[in-house]
Amino acid sequence: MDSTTHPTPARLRVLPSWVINQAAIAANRLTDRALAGTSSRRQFAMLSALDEFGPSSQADLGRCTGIDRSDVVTGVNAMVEQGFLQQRPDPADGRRNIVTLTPAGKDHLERLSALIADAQNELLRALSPSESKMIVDLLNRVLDSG
Amino acid sequence: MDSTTHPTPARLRVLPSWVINQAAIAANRLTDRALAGTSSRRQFAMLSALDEFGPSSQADLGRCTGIDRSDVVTGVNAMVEQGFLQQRPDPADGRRNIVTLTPAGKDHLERLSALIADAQNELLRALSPSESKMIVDLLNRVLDSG
DNA sequence: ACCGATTGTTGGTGTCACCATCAATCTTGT
DNA sequence: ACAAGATTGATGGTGACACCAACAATCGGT
Repeated sequence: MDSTTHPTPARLRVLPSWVINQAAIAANRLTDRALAGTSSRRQFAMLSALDEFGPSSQADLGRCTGIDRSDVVTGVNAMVEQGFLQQRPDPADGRRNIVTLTPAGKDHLERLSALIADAQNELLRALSPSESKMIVDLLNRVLDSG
Repeated sequence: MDSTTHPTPARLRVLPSWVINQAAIAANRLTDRALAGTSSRRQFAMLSALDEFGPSSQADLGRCTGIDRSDVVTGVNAMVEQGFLQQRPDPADGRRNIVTLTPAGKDHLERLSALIADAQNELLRALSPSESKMIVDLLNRVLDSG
């Protein structure tokens, strides 16, 4: 094998799960670098959900973002401490905490959104807009089938 | 928010890096379960490379599979102990170990390949064959651009 | 009132990608 | 030939992540 070239084995290049995983590694590396020093990807997902759906319990927050309840706790605590979220007990259900996005949290979300948008462009710079859309649509169908 | 439904925020469903990552989570979960008790995904990748390219140094093995040198060490050690790989010093370069796939390793690779193939079908059961191919092709272009 | 399910929370597990460092060895530029 | 720099295998470590088990408190249905 030539040390200067690094061809990928055909078995892997043709394997959907491998290709998807490698793409995720690249995507996460780019977004993590874009978000460095601000927030985590998980926190961005939670902010997005609260912005779109309004105040929510932590369990619902976890369900719609695919994040485990226990991991939601960590993220919520951190963002409450940063002033991005407000946490109050649900008067109608003693088990739940209702989590609300604060104005500072909304501002933060928009900041993160801009940083992440740049990362998307870099990630998909080999694809046309319609190809990018196609990838997103196809993968969403994969996700909906699971 | 309705507790019984879990819609994904539009900000996330439209975000390539998020969709790709969620697909990778599903893909890895399926392949890890399929491979449970046999080998890791990393080891499968190394076996694939050795099968296709023949004997190789550990550094080259890592380069063509995208695995860090330090992680290659762990995988190689495990598979040498299992009899799937043979490790000998490179007579032409005192720094290198040359790693070779044994017949038992080749058999093992084919076993793993069958297990992984099943996982692919489950992962992509919502897509037609041509759509599956399209996703793989598009993602490979993304990977080649990085 | 009881039973099962749900909620927030704690703690923990294993994997993964990645980094820094090291001694040994090779390659190069002069 | 020799110094300087790069490469190799290897060790150890880090942080993020996905996931799981358990718990007390609380709710819902019957």
